[in-house]
Amino acid sequence: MRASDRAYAALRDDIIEWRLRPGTVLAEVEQSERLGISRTPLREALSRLTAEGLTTTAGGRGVVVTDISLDDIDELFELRETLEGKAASLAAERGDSAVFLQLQGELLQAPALINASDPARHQYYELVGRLDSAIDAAIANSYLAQAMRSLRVHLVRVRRLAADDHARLTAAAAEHAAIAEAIAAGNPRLAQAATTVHLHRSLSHVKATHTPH
Amino acid sequence: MRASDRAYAALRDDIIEWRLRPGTVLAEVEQSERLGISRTPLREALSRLTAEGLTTTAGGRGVVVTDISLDDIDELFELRETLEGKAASLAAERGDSAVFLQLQGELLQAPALINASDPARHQYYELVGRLDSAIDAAIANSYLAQAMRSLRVHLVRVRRLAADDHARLTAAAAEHAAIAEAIAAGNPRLAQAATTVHLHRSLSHVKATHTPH
DNA sequence: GAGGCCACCTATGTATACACTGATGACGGT
DNA sequence: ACCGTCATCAGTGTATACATAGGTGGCCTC
Repeated sequence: MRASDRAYAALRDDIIEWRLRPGTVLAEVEQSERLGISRTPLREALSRLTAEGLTTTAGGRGVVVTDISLDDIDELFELRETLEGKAASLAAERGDSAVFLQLQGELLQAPALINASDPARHQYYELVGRLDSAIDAAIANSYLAQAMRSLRVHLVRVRRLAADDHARLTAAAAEHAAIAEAIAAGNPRLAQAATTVHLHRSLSHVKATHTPH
Repeated sequence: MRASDRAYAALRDDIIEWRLRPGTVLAEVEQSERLGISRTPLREALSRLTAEGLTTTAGGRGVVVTDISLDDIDELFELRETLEGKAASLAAERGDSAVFLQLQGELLQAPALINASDPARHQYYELVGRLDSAIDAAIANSYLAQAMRSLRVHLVRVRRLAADDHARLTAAAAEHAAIAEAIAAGNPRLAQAATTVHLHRSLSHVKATHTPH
């Protein structure tokens, strides 16, 4: 693996997990020494982060980690509702029913995964990720898929702000199952509506449990 | 201005104007010599182009200019309809009526600009660009605005494929005026519908006059 | 004592040398 | 004659040295 890839992955993780707080300046020499690489691959990593919006160039004085305000979260979910609603609608039109029926079944059993002794809920998030991937594949639109991928980076970052407690995860699993069911049924409007409902509840939960840092 | 910025702008223009055809390999040494800079800033420019989707890394063998097929154009307009429809809707809710009334008036007089002896129709495209900017500002959503900006790069590239003849431009100006009117009237659903109509006609025109290269 | 100017210095922007990987071609063996 | 292997090489990936700009701190002047 290239050094620039490792630097990018490391910095991206540090920002998403809030180990690097908003406003932190990422000086090139400092970070390249910390990661054990030279400035050249680090600069490429910083370029990618800036293109994604996780950092911004502070006018010649290095790049700084961007902040996410409550307003940003509202904007983020506004775009998310637009994109994922359309995606769910298209998936219902173009997707393979069997795939989403299978996912629906697994999502209905997700509470068992959430109860399992896994603090990070890896299995649960992996399952939700598989639903996302299935939708990405079903829509057959690389531009839309790309737009959603670039959004998910920010969403994961926001998710780390909220307390993903047992109750919310169980409810979210049911909402995901409803989306999968609508797609499997080939009902675009229902799929879009189920997505809207899920995202609104998700947003409400984030804003309710948001802990100012 | 930085050398990497100049290289980015030059390459971006060359790709958008189809001077660099799809499939062209952009070797680092070759391009850096052509543009009179060293490899380091050129690499940054190539990274940006790849992030935008104008080029792709061909597995360690340099970056190549991406192609745009007819399927791509369909996907592009599918996403465009989603984003710009939402944007027009939000602009109708949040925008300043006076701004869009003014733009509507100018757009209704656009045929005069199109008739003017300006082969590139600079004034006309500048006016349409002002409408885009006004919508961007009105939606008050930086993430949505960013998503639309990244789309417009590809759209300009597609536009160069179509023959933007006098008749089509005149009709497009009227469609744009209708969008501005709906936004000024504060009617979100009408603004979205007008956008949908405009984009479908635009897509039909592109596909009808598309000249395989 | 306060404000402005100058110098130094730190950090980014650029160039270039070196390393390494992947491909291509030729040559030899079967 | 064809296939496999090895060597060469072209081109990217990385490191580092140099240029330059912007900022900060100190000093001088009013």
